[in-house]
Amino acid sequence: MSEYLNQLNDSQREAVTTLEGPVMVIAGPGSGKTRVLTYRIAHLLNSGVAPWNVLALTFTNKAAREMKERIVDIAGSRSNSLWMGTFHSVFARILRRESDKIGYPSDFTIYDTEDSKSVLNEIIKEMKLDKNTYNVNGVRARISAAKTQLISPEQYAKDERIRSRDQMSRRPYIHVIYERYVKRCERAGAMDFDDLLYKFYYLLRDNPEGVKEKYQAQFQYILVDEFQDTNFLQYAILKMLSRYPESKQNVCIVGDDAQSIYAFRGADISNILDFQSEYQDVKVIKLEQNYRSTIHIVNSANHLISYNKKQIKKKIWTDKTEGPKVKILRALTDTEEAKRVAGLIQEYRNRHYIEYKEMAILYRTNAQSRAFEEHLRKANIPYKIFGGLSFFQRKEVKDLLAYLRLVVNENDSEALKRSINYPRRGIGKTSLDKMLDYANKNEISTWRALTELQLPPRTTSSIKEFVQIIRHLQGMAKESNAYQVALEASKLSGLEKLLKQDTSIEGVNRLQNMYALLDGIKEFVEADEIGEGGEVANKSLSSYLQNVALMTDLDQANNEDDYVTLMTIHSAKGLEFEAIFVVGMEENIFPSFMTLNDPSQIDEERRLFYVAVTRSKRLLTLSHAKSRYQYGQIRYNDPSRFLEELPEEHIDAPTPKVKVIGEAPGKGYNTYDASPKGRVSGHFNRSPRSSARPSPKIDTSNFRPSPSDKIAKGQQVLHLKFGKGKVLSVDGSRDKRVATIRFEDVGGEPKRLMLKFAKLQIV
DNA sequence: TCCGCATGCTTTTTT
DNA sequence: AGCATGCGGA
Repeated sequence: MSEYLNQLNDSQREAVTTLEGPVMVIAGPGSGKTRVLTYRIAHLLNSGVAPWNVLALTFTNKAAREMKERIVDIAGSRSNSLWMGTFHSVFARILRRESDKIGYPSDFTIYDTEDSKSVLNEIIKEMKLDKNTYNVNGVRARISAAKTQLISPEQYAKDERIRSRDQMSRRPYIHVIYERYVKRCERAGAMDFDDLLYKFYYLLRDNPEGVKEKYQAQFQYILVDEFQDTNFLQYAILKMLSRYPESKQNVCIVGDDAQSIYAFRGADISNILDFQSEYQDVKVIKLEQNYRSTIHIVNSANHLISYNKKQIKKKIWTDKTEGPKVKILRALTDTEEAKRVAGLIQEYRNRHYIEYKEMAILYRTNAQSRAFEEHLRKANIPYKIFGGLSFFQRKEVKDLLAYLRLVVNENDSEALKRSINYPRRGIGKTSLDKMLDYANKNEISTWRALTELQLPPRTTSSIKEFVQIIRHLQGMAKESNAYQVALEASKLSGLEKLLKQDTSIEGVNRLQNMYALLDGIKEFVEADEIGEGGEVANKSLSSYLQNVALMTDLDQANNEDDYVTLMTIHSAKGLEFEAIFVVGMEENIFPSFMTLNDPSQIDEERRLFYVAVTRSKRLLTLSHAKSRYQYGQIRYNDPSRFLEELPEEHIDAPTPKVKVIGEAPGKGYNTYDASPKGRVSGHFNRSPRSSARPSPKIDTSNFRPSPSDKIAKGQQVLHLKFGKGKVLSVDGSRDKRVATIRFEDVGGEPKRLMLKFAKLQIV
């Protein structure tokens, strides 16, 4: 029964079995975090807790799905009644159920980012504001940030600091836009992603009919995964749900502050840093053993992350001492970088029998994938790029969904705008603008405007036709299932016909995508699942749409095909590979130029690098190019500062070949000198002259490093790579101690070595 | 209404 | 370079 407990180490077991009270699990990379979470939930069930009393929140659907599958394996089908999902999906479900209490229809629409932006554009245009100053993305970000800070439009308008900040960026009218935006969403019966949290918070806070106590009583055990990525609002909800601070709370948060990489979208790292002071008697459990990576990777990661000040103390370690060092690859151009990475991939596969699917190329920005794509294709290496448009964001998919959305919620203004004249039926921009204008003047929904407004006879008859299509489908939705309605919509709307006319490759693809959507709906209808809390899952069109709106990630990954993975570092979080290539290790790229003058953003970039490095089990290659095409021009970037933050003893830096008599000076990357602006110190910028020296002769078999705490000023020491040297000084404290050592055989400045990592033998 | 060209702007991304 | 957006002309 509790066989699973034996599969855990001591701290893991403690995290799994400490069921009562607040628990904070700091889970280093590869430390078995998912295992702990799943076993903990299984353990709760085995300890007699009812599944519907457990709430487990994740950030992605994928994470929730995978965890659920694993729990079902251990604890059986009752796990289906757990409340488990993303913050958004769980709260959307509750909001739907309690919709009458917040004045929303239960079939409310969820606006995705595109919808939100479209609403905002409409407002900005109508207010005749300059769309460059009031750039939609910026405005949306401000509004989203406001909601995340629980600032209503009224508060926003009153808040001096916020207003003066907008004033400074010459956008004094954002508060007006915000107010109108909220009104418009309400009129459309729509919530954006932030609203799912925002409105849920206010539902609890305003507590109509005691809903707050209802859900507090319901969710007796709460778990939150990836807690370092929660924002202020999510934390506020968590505190409210867990009855904080009135009583004892059974909250278990799991995360790693060192892997917090989503501050740019509101994640607040202080949530995890301050958790201990927010809750009382928090049991802190650290999972510090890394089962994933070799010592070279673990120590490199530890070393680089030590450059970040704000951190929860932990010591990640591994017992895997075998393995190659971290490789640094230096290329002249981006093309050469890609070529050589492709070459290494071939070599790993042919000589070391590593499968393609065990290798990944990680980059900072999606745009970097191009060169690699090209060269992988040339080298006949199968690959798959992740990221970019998801299935549900494709135009043809959204087009059909717009009809379905309108069927479920006719007030959905964005769906109406999208579908009314696509396929074309002669309702042009002018007519649409009139409708929107009328709707906004009279504060009614666009749909109502369309039925009330007098327009030229021709337009009127087109509108009538359109209304009839929607009405017909609405009638159908009452008796038929979601699939039947969707199929009918694809025909009646004329979308299928339109797509069939396009016989180009992309056109055929689009049609296939629409069919794939229909298939997906069919699958949804036929699947017989039990939903959260043990309810029989709702198969209506409306519930399908709700699902789909939050279901952006369709995981295309499968285990059958053998291909190299290409993705951004962000999307690699949580994954692991035998071999990792982190490419574009250059200033301006990684760290991104956007972050260069903000130390806290540099810290986030560093955490991102930490995530990248720790994805690797054994092989890690970091590459940079001296020049590359960027924004249509050749740019020269210095090697990333992060490369200098790696411990030398775990690195294989590219040093020019040792000169053989008679051989011409090396060519290609081996002649690459530090660029003129290059930094002075650091292993990879060493001048060719000094690094070309023969390495100091040390008898490695007799080398016995002394304990780092014994190293002191004035000692003569030996280092495997640098040879004999004298300790000039030691500064810093505890595991941050750094020794300054002058090595006899290595010219130039004395070296500064982190004692925690440097292997030195006292002579 | 629609198409085509000019212009401008480039991080990361989940829900 | 590539993409999205916007404006102007047919």
